[in-house]
Amino acid sequence: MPPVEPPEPPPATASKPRLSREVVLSAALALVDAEGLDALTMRRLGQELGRDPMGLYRYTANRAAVLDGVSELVLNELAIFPEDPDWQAQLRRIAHDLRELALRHPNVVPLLVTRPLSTPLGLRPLGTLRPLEQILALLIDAGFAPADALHVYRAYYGYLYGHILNELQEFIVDPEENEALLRLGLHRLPAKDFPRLRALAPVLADYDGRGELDEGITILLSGLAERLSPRA
Amino acid sequence: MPPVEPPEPPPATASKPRLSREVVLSAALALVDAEGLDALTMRRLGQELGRDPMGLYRYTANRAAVLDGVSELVLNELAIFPEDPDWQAQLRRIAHDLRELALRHPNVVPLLVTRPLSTPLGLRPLGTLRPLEQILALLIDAGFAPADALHVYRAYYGYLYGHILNELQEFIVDPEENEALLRLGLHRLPAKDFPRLRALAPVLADYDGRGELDEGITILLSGLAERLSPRA
DNA sequence: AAGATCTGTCTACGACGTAGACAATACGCG
DNA sequence: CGCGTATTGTCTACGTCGTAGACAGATCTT
Repeated sequence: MPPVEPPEPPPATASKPRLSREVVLSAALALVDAEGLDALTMRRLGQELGRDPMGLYRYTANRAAVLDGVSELVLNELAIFPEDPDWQAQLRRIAHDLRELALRHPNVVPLLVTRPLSTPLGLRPLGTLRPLEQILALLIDAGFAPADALHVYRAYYGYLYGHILNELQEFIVDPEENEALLRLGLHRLPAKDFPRLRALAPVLADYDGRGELDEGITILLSGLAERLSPRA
Repeated sequence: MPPVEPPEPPPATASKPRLSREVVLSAALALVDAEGLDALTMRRLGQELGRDPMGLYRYTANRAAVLDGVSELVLNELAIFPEDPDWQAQLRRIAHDLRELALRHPNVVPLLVTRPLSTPLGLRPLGTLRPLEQILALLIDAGFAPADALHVYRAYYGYLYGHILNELQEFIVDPEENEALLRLGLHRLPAKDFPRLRALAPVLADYDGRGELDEGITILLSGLAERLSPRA
């Protein structure tokens, strides 16, 4: 009989390089990106790190805090340069960056959108408030009165989030089956009740998200600049 | 010794008027409105109806289907008149109606926003596709080419959803404590990192959601009408 | 080296979604 | 009216979840 194996059967991937909040959160993000929000359970996350699930509680208060941390982590990927004097160009670039960020982490988007709904502004993870603060800085530095800056921000961010949600809703993961699945799905709709939607199948199939966002931003920025201008 | 009580100790509220999909779903909606999404568990819903939780599965496939049903129920409250020749007025009214609907059912909003993200267009509950179809009808009847109608729809609905999310994020339930809580929350923010946000506390406190939505819609509609016009 | 603090592990509990077997009821048809 | 069939309601049970609390090992301070 062979001697008892030392308890080293764990998932092969990585031994134990000391835990930390950052390690936990980025494992969480990786898991969400790879398998979706539902896969992010404390037990699974522990397993992914080769650790006892309870150990995670040394670094995060509870599961909700992990979700907040993931939101924060993702939003930190967004760069904003509040000193840029060309506020319109800056807002346009941020919009495209955020859109791409969302496409890169589609499973995180529900988090970004949903969690603030249940947390009053002042109690949110600071990382998620940074974009707000920086965009306000951008606008105020560009000459907007603070209250106007807030209005511009709201219209801008509102449209931006709306667009991203819209685009992601029509987004289907597997680009191969994209068209097939789409048509298949649409075909299921009763022809009598949804004639226009069904007729639009081909157009739906090629959605130029980037282009539509850009157009929308153009409309919005020029409209906003018309009624609220810097240094007025 | 008194005779054995017939098994009639249940929660006083309503006896047993036969179950149905509609009854189940509206109980679910009531529960969500009253206590939030997390309170909507199969067991709790069964209890609310004075029934065994497993009975619900005769009317809905699983919990996810209940959530879909609730979305559908809420969206059915939205009236759209696709024959209205004044498409801009119609879109504006729908926007305000949807906003009020969202304020009436704030706990359902995450559902409206989130569920389509994980369901391809063609597989969604039909009730949630009705607004899309009807708005397309409205625009096409007004003279837009179908593909243009889709673009208008996307920009419009995107902005609309974005606005609603934005407004709800700043919305705090208890109107009494509203300002206090808000300031309290903001006060927690490090003054060095969030100067503008903190300075805007008073402006944040009175958010005219209706007014901002209306302005945004105006900007968007006029911008859209400029580059895509009906009967072009 | 000794004590204190920090990190990791284990066990256990209550709540959840839901499969599957059964009982009660309602309904169609003679 | 009664009987067989289909529908509706109930119960038990399983596996998974989040996480409280007790404890053990590791690391740091002096």
